[in-house]
Amino acid sequence: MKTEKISDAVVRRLPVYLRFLNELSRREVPTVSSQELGQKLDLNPAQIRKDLAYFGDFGRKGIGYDVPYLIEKIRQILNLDQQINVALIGAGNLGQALSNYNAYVKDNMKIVAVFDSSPAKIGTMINNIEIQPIEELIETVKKKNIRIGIITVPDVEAQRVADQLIEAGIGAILNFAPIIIKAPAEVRVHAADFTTDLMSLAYYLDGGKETTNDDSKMAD
Amino acid sequence: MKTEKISDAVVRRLPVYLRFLNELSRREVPTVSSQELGQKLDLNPAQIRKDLAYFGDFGRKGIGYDVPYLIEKIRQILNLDQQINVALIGAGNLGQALSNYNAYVKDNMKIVAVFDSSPAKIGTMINNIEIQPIEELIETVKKKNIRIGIITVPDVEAQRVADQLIEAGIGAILNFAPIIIKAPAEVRVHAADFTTDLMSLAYYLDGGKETTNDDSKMAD
DNA sequence: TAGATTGTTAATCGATTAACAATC
DNA sequence: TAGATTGTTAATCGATTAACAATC
Repeated sequence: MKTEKISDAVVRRLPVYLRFLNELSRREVPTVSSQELGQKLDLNPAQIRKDLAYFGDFGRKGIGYDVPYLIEKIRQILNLDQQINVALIGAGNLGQALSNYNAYVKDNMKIVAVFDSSPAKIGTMINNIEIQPIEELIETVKKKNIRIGIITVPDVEAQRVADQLIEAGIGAILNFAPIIIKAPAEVRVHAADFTTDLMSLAYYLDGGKETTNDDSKMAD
Repeated sequence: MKTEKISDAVVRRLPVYLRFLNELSRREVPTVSSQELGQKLDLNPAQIRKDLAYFGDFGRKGIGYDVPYLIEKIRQILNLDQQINVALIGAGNLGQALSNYNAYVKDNMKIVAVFDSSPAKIGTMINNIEIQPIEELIETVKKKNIRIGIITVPDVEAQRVADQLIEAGIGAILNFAPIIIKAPAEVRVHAADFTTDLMSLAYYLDGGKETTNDDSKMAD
Protein backbone atom coordinates (compact mmCIF):
# COMPACT_ATOMS: atom_id res chain seq x y z
CA MET A 1 0.00 0.00 0.00
CA LYS A 2 1.33 3.36 -1.06
CA THR A 3 0.35 6.86 -0.16
CA GLU A 4 0.47 8.37 -3.62
CA LYS A 5 -2.55 10.29 -4.68
CA ILE A 6 -4.90 8.22 -6.78
CA SER A 7 -5.71 9.23 -10.34
CA ASP A 8 -9.25 9.67 -11.54
CA ALA A 9 -8.74 6.88 -14.08
CA VAL A 10 -8.15 4.45 -11.21
CA VAL A 11 -11.12 5.72 -9.21
CA ARG A 12 -13.44 5.35 -12.18
CA ARG A 13 -12.52 1.71 -12.57
CA LEU A 14 -13.33 0.81 -8.98
CA PRO A 15 -17.12 0.84 -9.48
CA VAL A 16 -16.65 -1.32 -12.55
CA TYR A 17 -14.77 -3.87 -10.46
CA LEU A 18 -17.39 -3.65 -7.75
CA ARG A 19 -20.23 -4.22 -10.15
CA PHE A 20 -18.72 -7.41 -11.50
CA LEU A 21 -17.67 -8.62 -8.06
CA ASN A 22 -21.26 -8.23 -6.94
CA GLU A 23 -22.29 -10.46 -9.77
CA LEU A 24 -19.70 -13.07 -8.77
CA SER A 25 -20.95 -12.82 -5.22
CA ARG A 26 -24.50 -13.49 -6.35
CA ARG A 27 -23.21 -16.59 -8.12
CA GLU A 28 -21.30 -17.50 -4.95
CA VAL A 29 -17.94 -17.57 -6.69
CA PRO A 30 -15.46 -17.50 -3.77
CA THR A 31 -12.34 -16.05 -5.41
CA VAL A 32 -11.30 -14.33 -8.62
CA SER A 33 -7.94 -13.63 -10.23
CA SER A 34 -6.84 -10.42 -11.93
CA GLN A 35 -6.66 -12.55 -15.05
CA GLU A 36 -10.35 -13.41 -14.94
CA LEU A 37 -11.35 -9.88 -13.99
CA GLY A 38 -9.34 -8.52 -16.88
CA GLN A 39 -10.91 -10.89 -19.32
CA LYS A 40 -14.42 -10.03 -18.26
CA LEU A 41 -13.87 -6.29 -18.02
CA ASP A 42 -11.59 -5.83 -21.02
CA LEU A 43 -8.74 -4.59 -18.89
CA ASN A 44 -5.11 -5.55 -18.47
CA PRO A 45 -4.65 -7.83 -15.42
CA ALA A 46 -1.54 -5.92 -14.34
CA GLN A 47 -3.58 -2.75 -14.32
CA ILE A 48 -6.20 -4.30 -12.10
CA ARG A 49 -3.61 -5.56 -9.62
CA LYS A 50 -1.95 -2.17 -9.61
CA ASP A 51 -5.24 -0.35 -9.10
CA LEU A 52 -6.13 -2.50 -6.12
CA ALA A 53 -2.63 -2.38 -4.66
CA TYR A 54 -2.92 1.39 -4.28
CA PHE A 55 -5.35 0.75 -1.47
CA GLY A 56 -3.99 -2.35 0.22
CA ASP A 57 -2.85 -5.94 -0.19
CA PHE A 58 -6.22 -7.44 -0.90
CA GLY A 59 -5.14 -10.53 -2.83
CA ARG A 60 -3.37 -13.76 -1.99
CA LYS A 61 -0.47 -14.93 -4.11
CA GLY A 62 -1.28 -18.11 -5.95
CA ILE A 63 -4.99 -17.78 -5.12
CA GLY A 64 -6.40 -14.47 -6.27
CA TYR A 65 -8.87 -12.18 -4.54
CA ASP A 66 -11.53 -13.27 -2.05
CA VAL A 67 -14.74 -11.96 -3.59
CA PRO A 68 -16.68 -10.90 -0.47
CA TYR A 69 -13.58 -9.39 1.10
CA LEU A 70 -12.72 -7.38 -2.02
CA ILE A 71 -16.30 -6.16 -2.28
CA GLU A 72 -16.12 -4.95 1.30
CA LYS A 73 -12.83 -3.19 0.71
CA ILE A 74 -13.88 -1.43 -2.50
CA ARG A 75 -17.07 -0.27 -0.85
CA GLN A 76 -15.00 1.20 1.96
CA ILE A 77 -12.69 2.94 -0.49
CA LEU A 78 -15.66 4.45 -2.32
CA ASN A 79 -17.30 5.55 0.93
CA LEU A 80 -20.19 3.24 0.12
CA ASP A 81 -20.08 1.51 3.50
CA GLN A 82 -22.40 4.27 4.65
CA GLN A 83 -25.48 5.78 3.05
CA ILE A 84 -24.69 8.66 0.71
CA ASN A 85 -27.57 11.09 0.38
CA VAL A 86 -28.17 12.46 -3.09
CA ALA A 87 -30.28 15.35 -4.36
CA LEU A 88 -31.80 15.47 -7.82
CA ILE A 89 -32.35 18.92 -9.30
CA GLY A 90 -34.63 18.91 -12.30
CA ALA A 91 -37.68 16.67 -12.40
CA GLY A 92 -38.06 16.54 -16.17
CA ASN A 93 -38.04 13.35 -18.18
CA LEU A 94 -34.45 12.54 -17.48
CA GLY A 95 -34.67 13.43 -13.82
CA GLN A 96 -37.70 11.23 -13.38
CA ALA A 97 -35.98 8.36 -15.12
CA LEU A 98 -32.94 8.66 -12.88
CA SER A 99 -35.04 8.88 -9.74
CA ASN A 100 -36.73 5.63 -10.64
CA TYR A 101 -33.45 3.83 -10.85
CA ASN A 102 -33.15 2.39 -7.42
CA ALA A 103 -29.94 0.69 -8.38
CA TYR A 104 -28.19 3.18 -6.16
CA VAL A 105 -30.03 2.04 -3.09
CA LYS A 106 -28.31 -1.31 -2.96
CA ASP A 107 -25.07 0.58 -3.39
CA ASN A 108 -25.92 2.84 -0.50
CA MET A 109 -26.63 5.86 -2.63
CA LYS A 110 -30.09 7.28 -2.14
CA ILE A 111 -31.96 10.18 -3.64
CA VAL A 112 -33.51 11.86 -0.63
CA ALA A 113 -34.67 15.12 -2.20
CA VAL A 114 -35.91 16.31 -5.60
CA PHE A 115 -36.14 19.92 -6.73
CA ASP A 116 -37.73 21.67 -9.67
CA SER A 117 -38.53 25.24 -10.61
CA SER A 118 -41.84 24.53 -12.30
CA PRO A 119 -44.77 25.50 -10.02
CA ALA A 120 -46.88 22.76 -11.59
CA LYS A 121 -44.49 20.09 -10.35
CA ILE A 122 -43.82 21.38 -6.88
CA GLY A 123 -45.64 19.39 -4.26
CA THR A 124 -46.25 16.40 -6.50
CA MET A 125 -44.61 13.09 -5.67
CA ILE A 126 -41.89 11.37 -7.61
CA ASN A 127 -40.82 7.96 -6.44
CA ASN A 128 -42.17 8.70 -2.94
CA ILE A 129 -40.37 12.01 -2.67
CA GLU A 130 -42.15 15.34 -2.76
CA ILE A 131 -40.79 17.75 -5.31
CA GLN A 132 -39.56 20.91 -3.62
CA PRO A 133 -39.00 24.38 -5.06
CA ILE A 134 -35.39 25.23 -5.84
CA GLU A 135 -35.61 28.00 -3.25
CA GLU A 136 -35.46 25.30 -0.59
CA LEU A 137 -32.35 23.68 -2.07
CA ILE A 138 -29.68 25.14 0.17
CA GLU A 139 -31.56 24.60 3.38
CA THR A 140 -32.55 21.03 2.52
CA VAL A 141 -29.05 20.01 1.39
CA LYS A 142 -27.70 21.15 4.73
CA LYS A 143 -30.49 19.67 6.81
CA LYS A 144 -30.53 16.27 5.13
CA ASN A 145 -26.75 15.92 4.89
CA ILE A 146 -26.85 15.62 1.11
CA ARG A 147 -23.40 14.96 -0.31
CA ILE A 148 -23.96 14.63 -4.06
CA GLY A 149 -26.15 16.63 -6.43
CA ILE A 150 -27.40 15.37 -9.78
CA ILE A 151 -28.19 18.22 -12.15
CA THR A 152 -30.81 17.53 -14.81
CA VAL A 153 -32.08 21.06 -15.36
CA PRO A 154 -31.83 22.85 -18.73
CA ASP A 155 -28.37 24.16 -19.58
CA VAL A 156 -29.18 27.80 -18.89
CA GLU A 157 -30.06 26.96 -15.28
CA ALA A 158 -27.31 24.45 -14.63
CA GLN A 159 -24.56 26.77 -13.40
CA ARG A 160 -26.96 28.63 -11.14
CA VAL A 161 -28.10 25.36 -9.59
CA ALA A 162 -24.49 24.27 -9.20
CA ASP A 163 -23.64 27.52 -7.44
CA GLN A 164 -26.37 26.88 -4.93
CA LEU A 165 -25.25 23.30 -4.36
CA ILE A 166 -21.74 24.57 -3.78
CA GLU A 167 -22.98 27.24 -1.40
CA ALA A 168 -24.83 24.54 0.51
CA GLY A 169 -21.59 22.62 0.90
CA ILE A 170 -22.16 19.79 -1.55
CA GLY A 171 -19.27 17.34 -2.00
CA ALA A 172 -19.70 16.37 -5.64
CA ILE A 173 -21.89 17.01 -8.67
CA LEU A 174 -23.02 14.80 -11.51
CA ASN A 175 -23.94 17.15 -14.34
CA PHE A 176 -26.24 16.03 -17.16
CA ALA A 177 -26.55 19.51 -18.68
CA PRO A 178 -24.47 20.17 -21.80
CA ILE A 179 -22.29 22.87 -20.30
CA ILE A 180 -19.04 22.95 -18.34
CA ILE A 181 -19.87 23.59 -14.70
CA LYS A 182 -17.44 25.84 -12.84
CA ALA A 183 -16.74 24.77 -9.28
CA PRO A 184 -13.97 25.16 -6.72
CA ALA A 185 -11.35 22.41 -6.70
CA GLU A 186 -12.74 20.74 -3.61
CA VAL A 187 -16.06 20.03 -5.32
CA ARG A 188 -15.71 17.23 -7.84
CA VAL A 189 -17.82 17.59 -10.96
CA HIS A 190 -18.38 14.80 -13.49
CA ALA A 191 -19.92 15.47 -16.87
CA ALA A 192 -22.65 12.98 -17.72
CA ASP A 193 -24.15 14.62 -20.78
CA PHE A 194 -24.86 11.77 -23.14
CA THR A 195 -25.32 13.92 -26.22
CA THR A 196 -21.59 14.65 -26.10
CA ASP A 197 -20.93 10.94 -25.94
CA LEU A 198 -23.26 10.28 -28.81
CA MET A 199 -21.61 12.89 -30.99
CA SER A 200 -18.17 11.49 -30.35
CA LEU A 201 -19.46 8.08 -31.44
CA ALA A 202 -20.44 9.53 -34.78
CA TYR A 203 -16.76 10.18 -35.44
CA TYR A 204 -16.12 6.45 -35.61
CA LEU A 205 -18.70 5.84 -38.32
CA ASP A 206 -17.06 5.84 -41.66
CA GLY A 207 -19.14 8.76 -42.70
CA GLY A 208 -21.88 6.78 -44.39
CA LYS A 209 -19.94 7.59 -47.49
CA GLU A 210 -19.76 4.06 -48.80
CA THR A 211 -22.74 4.59 -51.04
CA THR A 212 -22.22 8.26 -51.82
CA ASN A 213 -18.59 7.98 -52.71
CA ASP A 214 -18.71 9.96 -55.90
CA ASP A 215 -15.10 10.63 -56.79
CA SER A 216 -15.95 12.30 -60.09
CA LYS A 217 -16.70 15.59 -58.37
CA MET A 218 -13.45 15.76 -56.51
CA ALA A 219 -11.25 16.88 -59.35
CA ASP A 220 -11.01 20.54 -58.40
CA MET B 1 -2.44 18.58 -40.76
CA LYS B 2 -1.01 15.19 -39.90
CA THR B 3 -2.16 11.70 -40.69
CA GLU B 4 -1.59 10.18 -37.27
CA LYS B 5 -4.48 8.29 -35.83
CA ILE B 6 -6.54 10.35 -33.45
CA SER B 7 -6.91 9.32 -29.82
CA ASP B 8 -10.28 8.89 -28.21
CA ALA B 9 -9.45 11.67 -25.75
CA VAL B 10 -9.22 14.09 -28.66
CA VAL B 11 -12.41 12.85 -30.29
CA ARG B 12 -14.35 13.22 -27.06
CA ARG B 13 -13.36 16.86 -26.79
CA LEU B 14 -14.61 17.77 -30.24
CA PRO B 15 -18.31 17.74 -29.29
CA VAL B 16 -17.45 19.90 -26.29
CA TYR B 17 -15.83 22.45 -28.58
CA LEU B 18 -18.77 22.23 -30.96
CA ARG B 19 -21.30 22.83 -28.23
CA PHE B 20 -19.62 26.00 -27.06
CA LEU B 21 -18.99 27.21 -30.60
CA ASN B 22 -22.69 26.83 -31.28
CA GLU B 23 -23.37 29.07 -28.33
CA LEU B 24 -20.90 31.66 -29.63
CA SER B 25 -22.59 31.43 -33.01
CA ARG B 26 -25.97 32.12 -31.44
CA ARG B 27 -24.45 35.20 -29.84
CA GLU B 28 -22.95 36.12 -33.20
CA VAL B 29 -19.39 36.16 -31.91
CA PRO B 30 -17.29 36.09 -35.10
CA THR B 31 -14.00 34.61 -33.86
CA VAL B 32 -12.59 32.91 -30.82
CA SER B 33 -9.05 32.19 -29.62
CA SER B 34 -7.77 28.97 -28.07
CA GLN B 35 -7.19 31.09 -24.99
CA GLU B 36 -10.88 31.96 -24.66
CA LEU B 37 -12.00 28.44 -25.49
CA GLY B 38 -9.65 27.05 -22.86
CA GLN B 39 -10.91 29.42 -20.24
CA LYS B 40 -14.52 28.58 -20.87
CA LEU B 41 -14.02 24.84 -21.18
CA ASP B 42 -11.39 24.37 -18.48
CA LEU B 43 -8.83 23.12 -20.95
CA ASN B 44 -5.27 24.08 -21.82
CA PRO B 45 -5.17 26.36 -24.91
CA ALA B 46 -2.22 24.45 -26.34
CA GLN B 47 -4.25 21.28 -26.13
CA ILE B 48 -7.13 22.85 -28.02
CA ARG B 49 -4.84 24.10 -30.77
CA LYS B 50 -3.22 20.70 -31.00
CA ASP B 51 -6.56 18.90 -31.10
CA LEU B 52 -7.80 21.05 -33.95
CA ALA B 53 -4.50 20.94 -35.82
CA TYR B 54 -4.86 17.17 -36.17
CA PHE B 55 -7.60 17.83 -38.67
CA GLY B 56 -6.45 20.92 -40.48
CA ASP B 57 -5.26 24.51 -40.23
CA PHE B 58 -8.51 26.03 -39.09
CA GLY B 59 -7.18 29.10 -37.32
CA ARG B 60 -5.53 32.33 -38.35
CA LYS B 61 -2.38 33.49 -36.61
CA GLY B 62 -2.95 36.68 -34.67
CA ILE B 63 -6.72 36.35 -35.04
CA GLY B 64 -8.01 33.03 -33.74
CA TYR B 65 -10.68 30.76 -35.17
CA ASP B 66 -13.61 31.86 -37.28
CA VAL B 67 -16.62 30.55 -35.39
CA PRO B 68 -18.93 29.52 -38.23
CA TYR B 69 -16.05 27.99 -40.17
CA LEU B 70 -14.82 25.97 -37.19
CA ILE B 71 -18.36 24.75 -36.50
CA GLU B 72 -18.62 23.56 -40.07
CA LYS B 73 -15.28 21.80 -39.89
CA ILE B 74 -15.94 20.03 -36.59
CA ARG B 75 -19.31 18.87 -37.83
CA GLN B 76 -17.62 17.41 -40.87
CA ILE B 77 -15.01 15.66 -38.73
CA LEU B 78 -17.75 14.15 -36.56
CA ASN B 79 -19.78 13.08 -39.59
CA LEU B 80 -22.54 15.39 -38.43
CA ASP B 81 -22.84 17.11 -41.78
CA GLN B 82 -25.30 14.37 -42.66
CA GLN B 83 -28.15 12.85 -40.69
CA ILE B 84 -27.08 9.96 -38.48
CA ASN B 85 -29.90 7.53 -37.81
CA VAL B 86 -30.07 6.14 -34.30
CA ALA B 87 -32.01 3.26 -32.76
CA LEU B 88 -33.10 3.13 -29.16
CA ILE B 89 -33.47 -0.30 -27.63
CA GLY B 90 -35.38 -0.29 -24.36
CA ALA B 91 -38.40 1.95 -23.89
CA GLY B 92 -38.32 2.08 -20.11
CA ASN B 93 -38.04 5.26 -18.11
CA LEU B 94 -34.55 6.07 -19.24
CA GLY B 95 -35.23 5.18 -22.85
CA GLN B 96 -38.28 7.40 -22.90
CA ALA B 97 -36.34 10.26 -21.38
CA LEU B 98 -33.61 9.95 -23.98
CA SER B 99 -36.09 9.75 -26.84
CA ASN B 100 -37.65 12.99 -25.74
CA TYR B 101 -34.35 14.81 -25.92
CA ASN B 102 -34.47 16.24 -29.36
CA ALA B 103 -31.18 17.94 -28.80
CA TYR B 104 -29.71 15.44 -31.21
CA VAL B 105 -31.91 16.58 -34.02
CA LYS B 106 -30.22 19.94 -34.37
CA ASP B 107 -26.96 18.05 -34.35
CA ASN B 108 -28.15 15.78 -37.12
CA MET B 109 -28.60 12.74 -34.91
CA LYS B 110 -32.09 11.34 -34.99
CA ILE B 111 -33.77 8.43 -33.26
CA VAL B 112 -35.66 6.77 -36.07
CA ALA B 113 -36.64 3.49 -34.37
CA VAL B 114 -37.47 2.31 -30.85
CA PHE B 115 -37.55 -1.31 -29.71
CA ASP B 116 -38.77 -3.05 -26.60
CA SER B 117 -39.45 -6.63 -25.58
CA SER B 118 -42.54 -5.89 -23.48
CA PRO B 119 -45.73 -6.87 -25.40
CA ALA B 120 -47.62 -4.13 -23.58
CA LYS B 121 -45.41 -1.46 -25.09
CA ILE B 122 -45.17 -2.75 -28.63
CA GLY B 123 -47.30 -0.76 -31.01
CA THR B 124 -47.59 2.23 -28.68
CA MET B 125 -46.08 5.55 -29.71
CA ILE B 126 -43.14 7.27 -28.12
CA ASN B 127 -42.23 10.67 -29.42
CA ASN B 128 -44.00 9.92 -32.70
CA ILE B 129 -42.24 6.62 -33.21
CA GLU B 130 -44.01 3.30 -32.92
CA ILE B 131 -42.33 0.87 -30.55
CA GLN B 132 -41.34 -2.28 -32.38
CA PRO B 133 -40.60 -5.76 -31.03
CA ILE B 134 -36.92 -6.62 -30.69
CA GLU B 135 -37.46 -9.36 -33.23
CA GLU B 136 -37.62 -6.67 -35.89
CA LEU B 137 -34.36 -5.06 -34.80
CA ILE B 138 -31.98 -6.53 -37.34
CA GLU B 139 -34.24 -5.97 -40.31
CA THR B 140 -35.11 -2.41 -39.32
CA VAL B 141 -31.51 -1.40 -38.63
CA LYS B 142 -30.58 -2.51 -42.11
CA LYS B 143 -33.60 -1.05 -43.81
CA LYS B 144 -33.44 2.36 -42.15
CA ASN B 145 -29.65 2.71 -42.39
CA ILE B 146 -29.29 2.99 -38.62
CA ARG B 147 -25.70 3.65 -37.62
CA ILE B 148 -25.78 3.97 -33.84
CA GLY B 149 -27.67 1.97 -31.23
CA ILE B 150 -28.50 3.23 -27.74
CA ILE B 151 -29.00 0.37 -25.30
CA THR B 152 -31.29 1.08 -22.35
CA VAL B 153 -32.49 -2.46 -21.64
CA PRO B 154 -31.82 -4.25 -18.32
CA ASP B 155 -28.29 -5.56 -17.89
CA VAL B 156 -29.19 -9.21 -18.50
CA GLU B 157 -30.50 -8.36 -21.96
CA ALA B 158 -27.84 -5.84 -22.94
CA GLN B 159 -25.27 -8.17 -24.49
CA ARG B 160 -27.95 -10.02 -26.44
CA VAL B 161 -29.24 -6.76 -27.85
CA ALA B 162 -25.69 -5.68 -28.67
CA ASP B 163 -25.08 -8.93 -30.53
CA GLN B 164 -28.09 -8.27 -32.69
CA LEU B 165 -27.04 -4.71 -33.39
CA ILE B 166 -23.63 -5.98 -34.39
CA GLU B 167 -25.16 -8.63 -36.61
CA ALA B 168 -27.22 -5.94 -38.28
CA GLY B 169 -24.04 -4.02 -39.05
CA ILE B 170 -24.31 -1.18 -36.56
CA GLY B 171 -21.39 1.24 -36.46
CA ALA B 172 -21.36 2.21 -32.80
CA ILE B 173 -23.17 1.57 -29.53
CA LEU B 174 -23.94 3.79 -26.56
CA ASN B 175 -24.52 1.44 -23.65
CA PHE B 176 -26.45 2.54 -20.57
CA ALA B 177 -26.59 -0.92 -19.02
CA PRO B 178 -24.15 -1.58 -16.17
CA ILE B 179 -22.16 -4.29 -17.93
CA ILE B 180 -19.18 -4.38 -20.26
CA ILE B 181 -20.44 -5.02 -23.78
CA LYS B 182 -18.27 -7.27 -25.93
CA ALA B 183 -18.01 -6.19 -29.52
CA PRO B 184 -15.58 -6.59 -32.40
CA ALA B 185 -12.96 -3.86 -32.75
CA GLU B 186 -14.72 -2.17 -35.66
CA VAL B 187 -17.81 -1.45 -33.56
CA ARG B 188 -17.14 1.34 -31.11
CA VAL B 189 -18.86 0.98 -27.74
CA HIS B 190 -19.10 3.76 -25.17
CA ALA B 191 -20.21 3.11 -21.62
CA ALA B 192 -22.82 5.60 -20.44
CA ASP B 193 -23.94 3.98 -17.22
CA PHE B 194 -24.34 6.84 -14.79
CA THR B 195 -24.44 4.68 -11.66
CA THR B 196 -20.76 3.94 -12.25
CA ASP B 197 -20.11 7.64 -12.49
CA LEU B 198 -22.08 8.32 -9.37
CA MET B 199 -20.18 5.70 -7.39
CA SER B 200 -16.83 7.09 -8.44
CA LEU B 201 -17.97 10.50 -7.21
CA ALA B 202 -18.54 9.06 -3.77
CA TYR B 203 -14.80 8.42 -3.57
CA TYR B 204 -14.16 12.15 -3.49
CA LEU B 205 -16.37 12.76 -0.51
CA ASP B 206 -14.27 12.80 2.58
CA GLY B 207 -16.24 9.92 3.89
CA GLY B 208 -18.45 12.00 6.14
CA LYS B 209 -15.58 11.51 8.52
CA GLU B 210 -14.93 15.18 9.20
CA THR B 211 -16.67 14.87 12.52
CA THR B 212 -15.15 11.50 13.42
CA ASN B 213 -11.56 12.57 12.93
CA ASP B 214 -10.18 11.16 16.15
CA ASP B 215 -6.41 11.46 15.87
CA SER B 216 -5.78 10.07 19.33
CA LYS B 217 -6.09 6.53 18.01
CA MET B 218 -3.44 6.96 15.35
CA ALA B 219 -0.38 6.71 17.55
CA ASP B 220 0.60 3.15 16.61
C1' DT C 1 6.42 -29.83 -4.28
C1' DA C 2 4.64 -27.57 -8.67
C1' DG C 3 1.55 -24.37 -10.48
C1' DA C 4 -0.69 -20.14 -9.96
C1' DT C 5 -1.03 -15.53 -8.95
C1' DT C 6 0.01 -11.52 -6.40
C1' DG C 7 2.44 -6.91 -5.55
C1' DT C 8 5.81 -4.06 -7.41
C1' DT C 9 9.56 -2.29 -10.19
C1' DA C 10 11.10 -1.04 -14.60
C1' DA C 11 9.98 -0.20 -19.42
C1' DT C 12 6.93 1.56 -22.54
C1' DC C 13 3.62 4.12 -24.34
C1' DG C 14 0.67 8.05 -24.83
C1' DA C 15 -1.22 12.43 -23.59
C1' DT C 16 -0.59 17.11 -21.88
C1' DT C 17 1.86 21.32 -21.55
C1' DA C 18 5.48 24.76 -22.53
C1' DA C 19 7.82 27.33 -25.68
C1' DC C 20 8.49 29.76 -29.79
C1' DA C 21 9.05 30.76 -34.76
C1' DA C 22 5.82 32.09 -38.19
C1' DT C 23 2.56 35.34 -39.49
C1' DC C 24 -1.89 37.73 -39.41
C1' DT D 1 4.63 48.39 -37.14
C1' DA D 2 3.37 46.10 -32.62
C1' DG D 3 0.48 42.89 -30.48
C1' DA D 4 -1.85 38.67 -30.76
C1' DT D 5 -2.33 34.08 -31.72
C1' DT D 6 -1.64 30.05 -34.41
C1' DG D 7 0.66 25.45 -35.55
C1' DT D 8 4.23 22.56 -34.11
C1' DT D 9 8.27 20.78 -31.83
C1' DA D 10 10.33 19.53 -27.65
C1' DA D 11 9.81 18.67 -22.74
C1' DT D 12 7.18 16.90 -19.25
C1' DC D 13 4.07 14.36 -17.07
C1' DG D 14 1.21 10.44 -16.20
C1' DA D 15 -0.84 6.08 -17.22
C1' DT D 16 -0.46 1.40 -18.97
C1' DT D 17 1.91 -2.83 -19.58
C1' DA D 18 5.63 -6.27 -19.06
C1' DA D 19 8.31 -8.85 -16.21
C1' DC D 20 9.47 -11.28 -12.23
C1' DA D 21 10.62 -12.27 -7.35
C1' DA D 22 7.83 -13.59 -3.53
C1' DT D 23 4.73 -16.79 -1.83
C1' DC D 24 0.31 -19.17 -1.34
